[in-house]
Amino acid sequence: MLSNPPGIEDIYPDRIDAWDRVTGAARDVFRLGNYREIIIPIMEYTEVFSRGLGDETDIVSKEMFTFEDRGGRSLTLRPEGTASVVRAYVANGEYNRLSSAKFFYCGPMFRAERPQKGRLRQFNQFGAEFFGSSDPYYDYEVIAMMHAISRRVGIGDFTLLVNSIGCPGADCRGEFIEQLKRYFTNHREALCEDCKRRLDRNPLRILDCKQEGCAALKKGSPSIADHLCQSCREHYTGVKEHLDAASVAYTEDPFLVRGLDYYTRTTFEFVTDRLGGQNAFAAGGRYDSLVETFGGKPTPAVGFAAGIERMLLLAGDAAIPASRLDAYLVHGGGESLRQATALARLLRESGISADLDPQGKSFKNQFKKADRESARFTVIIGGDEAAERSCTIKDMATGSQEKLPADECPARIRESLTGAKGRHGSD
RNA sequence: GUGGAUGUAGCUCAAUGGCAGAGCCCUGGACUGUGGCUCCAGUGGUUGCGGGUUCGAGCCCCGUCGUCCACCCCA
Repeated sequence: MLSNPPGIEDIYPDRIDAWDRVTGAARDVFRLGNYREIIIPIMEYTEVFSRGLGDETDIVSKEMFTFEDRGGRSLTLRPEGTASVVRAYVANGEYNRLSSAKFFYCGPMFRAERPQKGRLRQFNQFGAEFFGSSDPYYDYEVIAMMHAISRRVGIGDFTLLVNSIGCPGADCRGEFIEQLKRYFTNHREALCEDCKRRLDRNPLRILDCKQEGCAALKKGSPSIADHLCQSCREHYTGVKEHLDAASVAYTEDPFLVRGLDYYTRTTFEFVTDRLGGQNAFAAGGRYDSLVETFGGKPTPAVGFAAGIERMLLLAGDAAIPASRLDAYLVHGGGESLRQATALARLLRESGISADLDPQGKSFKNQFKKADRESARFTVIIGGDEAAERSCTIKDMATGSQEKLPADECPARIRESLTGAKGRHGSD
């Protein structure tokens, strides 16, 4: 028997209701915020990610599915969405000539990691990106959207971490990184091997290290909060004021630096302790220079992405719909099957979901199937009904039956369906 | 990439080195044109795969593949 590659899974119909609840909540919230969907490719030239995310990041250096096309060009299955959205934004004059643009996306991402709880090789994300303003309002807006989506799907016990990592300017992160380097160089021997390497290439990432020795050193290290330039400090304050005004609770975490190189100023994460070794189910931040990196004109931007499978692990179980099929047709074979088939077509054309089993053996057998499919009604066309072109509608919840002419069936079911809407699952 | 667990029926799991089992599911019957509840019966297995030890292996040993969990990293 053939199996799936590790960390790549099928999503069976049983999970789709919960799945749609998460993606549906995201789509609703995005629509309310005037964000519009963009469908970006599943693979890109490798350069899009290496240049966009940074060569030294773990994702680019060891977690991408990369291969050559037949012409020898290097392609990569997207490990995240932002780089592609930015590339698409820059490529399209219709959009990047606007003073601002709002996008959201939803789909699978790929990372060559070892699978575990909440971590897959093919996993799904939705995310939103805003282009065109450095106003802290937009940092707040994307955070507030993710906050609202979490609430809608029933995730309540999360913590929102926020931080500002400043801008690359000499009087801001530049100076801070110099001080960080000096501090950690003095304590070089206590650092883990990875962090010794980070010291030269990306000292900021040391703050993100969870090794005991490195984590202990963080306490005495210089804090980014003390080194923000005036405009970055004002920006950060602005973001927090917006969050306060909207009563979005957050915790400041001066060590939140994120794993991708493109972030500037605001970074944030939605974290929980219910995901095993993982803790974030959504994260994002501002990336004011990424559009330029892709050859566009300087355009500040901010966005986030959320892991759908992770949210599914966290979301409370919603009530299962009382019925998912409107009508199941029970027939007695021969002419009554022919009439049932015709009635099923009629029902479907009227927007009523209908199913039947042409091989249906006994009535008992067919009723069992109706029950298993959670049918709201069964429609019986046996020998008696077939002879007089009628049908018997049975309400599966109450057990009551009603016989009527077959052509009145769709209207009758439609009527009960809308009338009974509020009663679904009441007993 | 590193480490630890684990793999038996469709599912959840039993079985001291000695006849491969239970519950649920599924199929049928009690109820011949009426589901759920109950009762009865039945189907279902190369014990992941390949070697080895043994009179005898689901169990012990070696290898391999898969899965889970953790490190790491991240959504």
